[in-house]
Amino acid sequence: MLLRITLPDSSIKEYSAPVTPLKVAEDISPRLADAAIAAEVNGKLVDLNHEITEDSNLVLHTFTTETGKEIYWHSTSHLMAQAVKQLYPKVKVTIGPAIEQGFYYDFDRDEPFTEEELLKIEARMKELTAQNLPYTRKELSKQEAIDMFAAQNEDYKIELIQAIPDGDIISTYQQGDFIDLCRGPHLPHTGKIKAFKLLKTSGAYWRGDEKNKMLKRIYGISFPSNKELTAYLDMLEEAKKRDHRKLGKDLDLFSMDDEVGPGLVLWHPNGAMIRHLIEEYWKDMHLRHGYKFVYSPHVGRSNLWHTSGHLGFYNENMYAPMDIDGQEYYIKPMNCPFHIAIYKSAMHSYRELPMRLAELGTVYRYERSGVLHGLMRVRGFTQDDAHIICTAEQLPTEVENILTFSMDMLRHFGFENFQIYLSTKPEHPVGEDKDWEIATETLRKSLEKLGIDYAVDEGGGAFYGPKIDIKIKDALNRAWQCTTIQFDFNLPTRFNMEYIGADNQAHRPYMVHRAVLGSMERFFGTLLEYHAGNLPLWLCPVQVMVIPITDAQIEYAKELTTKLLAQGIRAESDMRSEKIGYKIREAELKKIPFMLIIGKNEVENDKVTLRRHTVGDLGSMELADAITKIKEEH
RNA sequence: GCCGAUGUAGCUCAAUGGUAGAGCAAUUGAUUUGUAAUCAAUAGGUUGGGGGUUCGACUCCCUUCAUCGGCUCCA
Repeated sequence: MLLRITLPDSSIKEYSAPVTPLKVAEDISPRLADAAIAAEVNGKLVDLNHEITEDSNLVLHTFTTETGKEIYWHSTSHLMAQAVKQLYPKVKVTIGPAIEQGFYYDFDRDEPFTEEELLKIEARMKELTAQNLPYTRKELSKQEAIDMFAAQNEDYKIELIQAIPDGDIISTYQQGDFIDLCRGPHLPHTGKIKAFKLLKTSGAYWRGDEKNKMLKRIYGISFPSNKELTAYLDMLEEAKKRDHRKLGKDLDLFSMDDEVGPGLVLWHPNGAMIRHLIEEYWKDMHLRHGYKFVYSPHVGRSNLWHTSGHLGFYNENMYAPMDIDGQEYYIKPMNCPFHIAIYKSAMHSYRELPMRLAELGTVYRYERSGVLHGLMRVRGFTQDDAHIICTAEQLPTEVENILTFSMDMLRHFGFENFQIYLSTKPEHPVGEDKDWEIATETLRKSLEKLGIDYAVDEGGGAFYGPKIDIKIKDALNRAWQCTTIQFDFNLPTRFNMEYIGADNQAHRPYMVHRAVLGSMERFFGTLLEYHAGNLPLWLCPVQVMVIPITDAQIEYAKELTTKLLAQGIRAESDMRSEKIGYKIREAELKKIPFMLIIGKNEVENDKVTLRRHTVGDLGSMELADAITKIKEEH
């Protein structure tokens, strides 16, 4: 029987049935067959030795595709589990998926895995790859699967199998003496895994639930060549250099102090200057987009938090109350109740809506000690918060405006790659289904109208409303949520918010929480990492360092500095009696964008020599030309 | 909070049970320099805190705090 197979390049070839993707790959080229990892037949992922028995579309995956990587890493995780089982037979295996970068496997074992043990496991893995053990698939019934893993005493696997709906195909993959429950597909054999490294260990709860037992997790990464592995490890090293915590120290931007307390940020003059510039831009943009600024206190009486409901659903993130004149006050974890109180201080007509109340509001939240992370997750932080109160008709325009406004602002800071999520109704929502539908559709339509790529996080919304989040990645590719646009069906009701409509009746407004940057702290952290500390000129605390070569040019340097300052350029001069090379080195290390080098020649000819950070000497020129060049970068 | 690692001078790091060191930074002096580190001197420490073992602890043990990597949650 003849089959027609459509190949990735859309050409069609005929084969006699059955044929495997591997044979097709070999037919195309030996190199492709060597690189191939798995195949997609009519849209379904299969092993390379899967038998094709009907006319099919075939896509071959190599390590270069996302799917290829996932399969490669997943096979490596099975390999690691095999090595662990051989070395430590009493350890129970649980789950071991591929993740965004690499893979992990969780084991039930009391002792932690030490670094020496990781090396031992790696060595065993190496031996197993040399044996070219094929990964073989076997399908079996639920009971057969349970019996098999019961015989091996792998209770976690049994728990997993029991959760699989009856009638679903249950498959296992076996390489050598190791068998694992797995949907597949997998590499043809272990010899395909050429280069790997076990990176770190950690604890992880069974099924991510802290009520469950804590397992021991091993993370690793693998590649089809040593070259790629080395490149990856180098990349990790490189990423460390742009860690915002390191940059914060090197550039003297911020610190945290044991005595002050964990998760509480001290902004040094340089960092504070950058923050000031961010805030200045932020305020300007908000005024241009019809926001009104408000200020609110840092504490509020317990009644407020009872009304808002925070004492119920947000209690574990709030700090203990303080007693003032026999009344309980709480430090604020959110700004919303205050903004609502401002709204409620008067009656409002539909003519006043939409009302956009904005504040750089500092909040304090209890975060568990283990989760604090530099500036990215702290206990005291300033949100660039705003609440938009509007009618149903105004919703689409408001949401679109927030989206374009947010992305414009993020782009102004140099960000270009965002991950955008639409999170929909969770399991126990408050509010009317109708409102959820309107709000979710509004969000979805806005995204689509603006042609924004997004992913849907089904059921990932807050209990009080659906939301859109924009995440930005840090140096290590970890995504951090910055922008968030959240509907709220809870607080307007709890606070009984109203406006008087054209019909002279009271109506409940819609309320949207939104933060563009998220928090000053987190945004600052991602900004630093994104630019590796080389901030855009408009954000640099010192834009120009004037460097006299000898003491003889000090007067001229002072003059130049004054002239630059008068032009609105942030300039300083380095008048220490150090050699020019030293002063340049220091300015370069501080990542100051421009240097004006002043020597005897410059003074005599009334010129300056300009140097650009990371670029080098730009030559001698009139001060006016230098200023033009500097301003061009703005 | 849980699992693990780490904590020595302002910073980066030495010192594996026997007198806590180096480089940079700081201070003082000399030097007046042409595009990424001039030289010298001085000062700087309850080795995160507390407790224990020991003749003797940075080193070993307990405890506590903090940081780092994860788990969970979120700006």
